[in-house]
Amino acid sequence: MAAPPARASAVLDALGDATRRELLAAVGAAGAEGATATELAAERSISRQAIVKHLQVLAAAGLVGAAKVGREQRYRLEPAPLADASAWLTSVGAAWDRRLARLAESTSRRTAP
Amino acid sequence: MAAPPARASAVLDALGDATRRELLAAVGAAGAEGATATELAAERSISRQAIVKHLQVLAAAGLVGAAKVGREQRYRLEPAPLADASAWLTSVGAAWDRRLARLAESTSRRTAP
DNA sequence: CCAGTTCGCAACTCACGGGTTGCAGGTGAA
DNA sequence: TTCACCTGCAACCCGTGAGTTGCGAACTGG
Repeated sequence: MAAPPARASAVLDALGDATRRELLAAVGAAGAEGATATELAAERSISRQAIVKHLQVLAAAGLVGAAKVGREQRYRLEPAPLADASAWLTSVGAAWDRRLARLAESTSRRTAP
Repeated sequence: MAAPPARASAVLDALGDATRRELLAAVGAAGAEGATATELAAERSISRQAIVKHLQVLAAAGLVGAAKVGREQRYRLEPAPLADASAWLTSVGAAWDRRLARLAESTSRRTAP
């Protein structure tokens, strides 16, 4: 469990950037219809190309999917990988809690100071 | 909910690096006694100073705590902020699911629950 | 006291990723 | 058809952060 699984790793790498986090939330807020890069760029102060790059990173991590509608490329949220990353986070915390419990038990019969 | 809360943001920024993820897991695996930077560096192929920097980043995010024991500086896992990040991840997925549910309801009114 | 660790600070290098700009190619609508 | 719009590709700039190295200070044990 030392190293997170590949899927979770990719998600955490992708979400390591603040712009990407906000972008992911925006795509999610766009609902099932999704959002285009130009739409997202209009509401922000960065160029469309920068948004496209971020969306490609999110897509590589499996967090967004792209579909061509007419001449538009609409991105929609793909929430499944989020669960993997979340699971790893909680697993680290859970392992810690388990260790604490074992420690408490072992020290209970040997009072130190 | 568009922007993740500051605490979760800091955690995700810190965990955006693979070395830091592995380091966090190692510190967690060290248990309540914690681990020193030199110990962690001995098992890895990077310098002690690099490890120290990573631990400082993790500490800034509240993910590890430092305590001086003799002349050693031992780092231990601080699992609380992990929950914040995990909560944000699941909240994004949950918001998506809610939107899907509302969409399904509005498109087909006669669907049984 | 002296030697051996171990830590912390600071300066430095360097690759990488976020961002921009320019341009060509399709595609929908008038 | 023609025009306007949206997209994709490529080249480029530049800041930042990951990593190294060197050194002085502080603590520990013989």
